[in-house]
Amino acid sequence: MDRFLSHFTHRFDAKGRVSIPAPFRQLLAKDGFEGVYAYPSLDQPALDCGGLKLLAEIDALLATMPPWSPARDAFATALLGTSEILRMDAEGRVSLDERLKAALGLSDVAVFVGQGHKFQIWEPSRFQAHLEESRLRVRGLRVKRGSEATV
Amino acid sequence: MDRFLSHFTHRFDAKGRVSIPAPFRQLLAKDGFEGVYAYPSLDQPALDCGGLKLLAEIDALLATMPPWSPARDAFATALLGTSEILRMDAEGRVSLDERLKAALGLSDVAVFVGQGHKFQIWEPSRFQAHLEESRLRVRGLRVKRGSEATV
DNA sequence: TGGGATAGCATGGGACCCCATGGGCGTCAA
DNA sequence: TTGACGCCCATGGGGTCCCATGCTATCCCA
Repeated sequence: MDRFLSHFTHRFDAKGRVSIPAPFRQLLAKDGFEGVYAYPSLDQPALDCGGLKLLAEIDALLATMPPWSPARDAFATALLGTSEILRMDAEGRVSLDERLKAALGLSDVAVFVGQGHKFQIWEPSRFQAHLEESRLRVRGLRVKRGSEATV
Repeated sequence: MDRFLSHFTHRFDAKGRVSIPAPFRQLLAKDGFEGVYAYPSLDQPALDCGGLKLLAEIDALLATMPPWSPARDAFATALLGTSEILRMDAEGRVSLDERLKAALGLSDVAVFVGQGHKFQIWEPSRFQAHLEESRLRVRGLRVKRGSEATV
């Protein structure tokens, strides 16, 4: 398996550490760097995470935009400028900044959500709300696509 | 046989495991991964299940959408984020989360329903109700098509 | 045609391992 | 000195693997 799938709920310990889900760690290990590349999600109160592969995808995306264009600058700022490198310990845990936790509304539990090429970290109740909204949107889009509604 | 057909009723054991019906297992084995890809059905209290082929269909759908677009995020969240990777043991059983069982209304028995490219897992009485409704809908559609006698 | 052998399959249960989580200790910087 | 952070070891529970049992349907042979 080569993408981030499924979802996991993990708890922060007294030191502010959380375990990255083991399946996700295995994926991250594949592109060989001992950490997590993360930046605040573009339009959600969540943290987008991934490995070197995600970073490469961002590069590819930026490459499709004209240099020095406002769009490219905006994407570069949002996806690269605000990013953080989270270091993992031997047990596969990372610790989040107090500032970052506050921004995401995190307290003692976090949800890890697979999204294929990346995964997200959410505060549980916020994610629940986001999930409802996403399902509604998907239902709507699926109807529009008509007969192609295989899924 | 290359499709999920027919339906089966199996029992959960004390550890929360159920046997995937043997005909379904044979199909899953064809695309060669020892597990089941599953996610909550979008508009039914059921679990949609399949193998790598089902996952590939979802990937293909996602690939048609621009990266970092709200639509793609919604699909990824609803179809990948809510998914579960159910590993099968040597006897072809999977175990369902207690939370997942609750969401589906499952207690000690589950119905496996073939749907061609995928199959579903239902709580028996809920499935019965769904079946009645489907029958009615089909009758209605058939009348509309004007081909009463043939079907 | 009928009865016994047999294989496939659903189900039960024990043992073990992975993994999430907790906590101690040293190091470095404020 | 103190608090934050990185590194190490400990532990307990859930999940996975492995072996066992009973049922049923099919096949084979008399």
